[in-house]
Amino acid sequence: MKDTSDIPVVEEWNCPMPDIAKLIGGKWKLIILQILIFQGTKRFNELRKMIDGVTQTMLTQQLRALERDGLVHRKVYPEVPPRVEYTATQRALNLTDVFEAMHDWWVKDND
Amino acid sequence: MKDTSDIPVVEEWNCPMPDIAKLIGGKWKLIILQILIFQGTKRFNELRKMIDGVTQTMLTQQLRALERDGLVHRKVYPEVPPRVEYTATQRALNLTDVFEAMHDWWVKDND
DNA sequence: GTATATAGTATTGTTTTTCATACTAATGTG
DNA sequence: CACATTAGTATGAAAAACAATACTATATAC
Repeated sequence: MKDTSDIPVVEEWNCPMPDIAKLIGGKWKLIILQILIFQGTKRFNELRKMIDGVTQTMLTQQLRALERDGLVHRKVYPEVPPRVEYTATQRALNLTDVFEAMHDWWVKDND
Repeated sequence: MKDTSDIPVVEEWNCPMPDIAKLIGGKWKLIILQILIFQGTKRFNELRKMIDGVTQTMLTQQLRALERDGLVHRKVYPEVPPRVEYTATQRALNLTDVFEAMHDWWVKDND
């Protein structure tokens, strides 16, 4: 960052993109959210089967991050074997327009 | 089984999210694109000043990736000192709805 | 008693991203 | 000549993301 220290930072608008990227960025979160938003509540292993290539560790980690950020609700049933259900919160459901805009954009020059 | 009838099941599509994430994911691309889309053509150093914390190397790299993916047009003027202008392509301009949806979502529970 | 099922955790290793620093070219200005 | 200017490259190091494997608990079915 030394090589930009001589350049004054223009701070005229508050760009939320870095914050948004923290919430829904990365390799898995968009995929997880899309499933929970458009297909409803899923159990852990259901998600694991639906998401190609994800490891158990990674899925757990991403779900915990989404839960921490209020995008996913986690419900544990005290049973054996364990049952845990994941549901999109209202905040996540509000992302529907974003997903649809992305989809439309993708379709526009890929179909 | 959990009742999920309150969740809007819109439409089931073939998940393009991993591909979309490759194009506009990461720490910098959304920021760069937003500037070029909403504020028009910028020179390299203008972008550098506007994007807080980005290094020269990183900015070059991200711009090259965006160019390769047809989201940014790069115009080099054969002058010394160098002048290079970056412009959002039509494909990038088509992302306007995505950005607006993201912005609206962000505003909804952060303002 | 053995196997199976589920949703994890712990640990270690690899791969990908990101950062810091030094360097370049060719011209105009003092 | 010395120096600033712009948009880069090259290189190595550090940090973050991601992956692979082994391990756990316990009720139920066989």
